[in-house]
Amino acid sequence: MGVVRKTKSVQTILEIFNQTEEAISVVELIERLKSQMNKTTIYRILERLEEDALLHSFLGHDGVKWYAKCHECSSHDHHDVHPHFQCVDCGKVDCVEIDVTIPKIPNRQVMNSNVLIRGRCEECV
Amino acid sequence: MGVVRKTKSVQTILEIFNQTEEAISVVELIERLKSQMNKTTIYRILERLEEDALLHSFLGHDGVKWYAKCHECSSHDHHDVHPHFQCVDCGKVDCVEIDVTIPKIPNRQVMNSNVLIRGRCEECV
DNA sequence: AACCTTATTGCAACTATGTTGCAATAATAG
DNA sequence: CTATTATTGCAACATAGTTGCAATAAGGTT
Ligand SMILES: [Mn+2]
Ligand SMILES: [Mn+2]
Ligand SMILES: [Zn+2]
Ligand SMILES: [Zn+2]
Repeated sequence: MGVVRKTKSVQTILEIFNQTEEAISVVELIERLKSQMNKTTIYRILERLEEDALLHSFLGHDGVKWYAKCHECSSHDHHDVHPHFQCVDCGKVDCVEIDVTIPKIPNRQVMNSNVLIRGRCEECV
Repeated sequence: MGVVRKTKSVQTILEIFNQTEEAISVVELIERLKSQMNKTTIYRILERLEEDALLHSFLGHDGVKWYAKCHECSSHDHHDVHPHFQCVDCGKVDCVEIDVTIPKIPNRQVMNSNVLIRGRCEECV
């Protein structure tokens, strides 16, 4: 159903994502907000913000969930499908707006793809 | 250290991977072998077989670990870096030997990338 | 074949991420 | 201000994966 009521918790989380271009892992968010709200609340708010296409999510290399701001999405056109880049040195993750084209695969119908790139970010290079 | 002793358990797991070209999730393997060996043993054998470059691993869309046979790898040249394809209908996962080129990203040093493709497999198309 | 060394295994307990049910709380419409 | 119900906190649960340690068994040596 998405976010209906602009509660204090929703605002707090939205502000955090508006203050950075980086992706934030749920683990990091729980740690950062543990004195202010319950982890269940965090999971649920993130879910609702993704439904509203204000955030999008993906899995990092260790399988934990990350979220980042959406830019060109609306709730009925929610296709923030771009690669994500994780720095092996500082751990920072961000969205990269490059086009990775998946070639046709014989006899198979490609629907979408997740690309997770590892390397060194601008600050760690 | 890799596999040193060819135990019954190691042989069982190797046979399973040699009977198919498909990837197998650890979850599936634990289920299939639960009457024959402990899950800890399974995790540890898979780890050692990966060290030996007989298997390689990656994460599926839900974050669980999958393993598949290596083809052109040796323990000091273990770069089974190809995309993996997960069928949204039957759940089957396999290695696809296509080249997905990651374009250069300004100011960033790309080291490697994981590509997970979703779609319908030959049997489900 | 019996023996020794130590890699491997099973088990139980633990960690971590994520989910669920339900009662209490608080946004907001009227 | 009041009523409705979306949202929250909490505790309990689910599942994937890890760890320490004692028991077992490969496989080399005598
Ligand atoms: Mn993104
Ligand atoms: Mn593969
Ligand atoms: Zn960095
Ligand atoms: Zn299929």
